[in-house]
Amino acid sequence: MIEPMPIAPIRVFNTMSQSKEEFKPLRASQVSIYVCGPTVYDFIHIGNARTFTVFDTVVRFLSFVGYEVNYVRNYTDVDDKIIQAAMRMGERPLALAERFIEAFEEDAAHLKLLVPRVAPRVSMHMEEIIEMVGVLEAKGFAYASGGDVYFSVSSYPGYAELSKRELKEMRAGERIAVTEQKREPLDFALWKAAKPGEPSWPSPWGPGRPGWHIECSAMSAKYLGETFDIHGGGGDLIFPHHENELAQSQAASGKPLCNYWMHCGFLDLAGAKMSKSLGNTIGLRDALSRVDADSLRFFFLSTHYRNPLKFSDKSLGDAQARIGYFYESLQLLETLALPPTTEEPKAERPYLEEFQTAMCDDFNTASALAVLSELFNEVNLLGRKHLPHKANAKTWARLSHLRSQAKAMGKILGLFEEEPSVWLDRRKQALIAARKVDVLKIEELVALRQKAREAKDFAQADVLRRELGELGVELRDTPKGPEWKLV
RNA sequence: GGCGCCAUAGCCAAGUGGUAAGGCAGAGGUCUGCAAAACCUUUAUUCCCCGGUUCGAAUCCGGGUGGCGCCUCCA
Repeated sequence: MIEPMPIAPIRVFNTMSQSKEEFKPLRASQVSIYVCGPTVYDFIHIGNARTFTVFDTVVRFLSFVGYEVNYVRNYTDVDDKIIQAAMRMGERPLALAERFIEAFEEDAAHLKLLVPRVAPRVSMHMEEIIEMVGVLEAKGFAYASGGDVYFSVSSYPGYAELSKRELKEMRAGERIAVTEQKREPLDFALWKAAKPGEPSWPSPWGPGRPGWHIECSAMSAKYLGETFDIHGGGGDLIFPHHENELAQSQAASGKPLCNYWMHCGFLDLAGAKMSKSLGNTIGLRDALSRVDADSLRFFFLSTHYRNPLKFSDKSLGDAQARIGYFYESLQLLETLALPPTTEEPKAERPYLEEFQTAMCDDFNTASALAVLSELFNEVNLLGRKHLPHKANAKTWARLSHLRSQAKAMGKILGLFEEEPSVWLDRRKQALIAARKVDVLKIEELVALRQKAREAKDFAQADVLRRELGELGVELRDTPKGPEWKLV
């Protein structure tokens, strides 16, 4: 296999070092990446969706430059919240989890998220989890206590190196649960003794279930090895989840867990982080009923992944308008029926290179999107100005080249998978349905106006257009006749 | 109380030492019967404030001010 040759060294901001580092995978042509997936007790919200879209784009880019990407994203299907939700619903916890896994996979498909190579579930890895807890106990990093097993934080010297906390400054007892079973407040559960009515699995410590963090340690080790390249997740997982995962894994294996920690910024709503506990969430399904996947992805990628992103209807609308412009431009390229060309225009702006350069700099999608905009500007400039007969061979070649570059960028961003006409028509139909407009009436008025125009009765034509305007209809006269759309 | 992030035009948003990308909105123009779309031009002598380092700072350092996050489940 040929080694990947990105246009520039890929630089990744590593949470551990708090700085951008040159990305050097463990193996020359392969990247291993583990992303913490959803806890499946509910539908996901768009904050979750942002994180998954960001890492999806990272995987797409690494694949694009030639890496074989070993992408693992788990499902947490054994968890306190799942048990609580199941009790409320009068459902078996694992059945409830199964339902939400299915819902997630539907949503992920709608959002055009790549399917990870492995999407492991906690419930199917009890053996590995129990084994790892056993290793930690044997090595003296963990202790059993009343059917529970705890990780002893003081036994692990590097604790809090990821989240950069002063252990003594953490307010033990105030915000960290102190229980009878724990030796020290910061110790956390690796294994929890079964309570009546809860799902449990047999173990050397009695029936119980895993603590939250151990699953990721066990499953990443199984599918990616003791050390892998990138570990990703939302920024709220840094503490305690990733800190604990790191301590467990490294204590168990004696090796580094991963070389790069990547964390996605939050999606804010009305000045506050969107979270289930605050109750200020917007569901992914809700968002996807308002705009299509391309628009939502564009919105997510419009700022750098580490920055907070403010949600607003306006931003979402802006994103959709922009995607609409891109698809109209792509449609223009389709209608030009560009002949195949072997001519490679020289000394023209190399958008794809610039795009890749931006992506190489810690996946700077905001900057990359600017390049995409500039590419489409040239598409419209050439495509419309020279349309159609004035175009010479050089222009055709350039347009053809631009189209392939646009498609390549779209592939990296997860955009433009659809035929432009399909996307544009679907948006039109969606607006028609949402506005409950009478299509027949509109088309009748459009036809009447066209007749008036042909009869040079422009006053009447303008009256009709105003009438249409009041219905939210915008007209566009084209060589092929009038077209209309809702605005 | 501890740790960390952020502050760029009316709005969104790139930019970590070399003289302010991109988008939206606005203004003018080309095109058009008039429009729309598209394209062109234009819109921050300046990057929250005050000091400092430097030939040179939005970018580095110190001090303020303001916003947010994590420390409890959270992507």
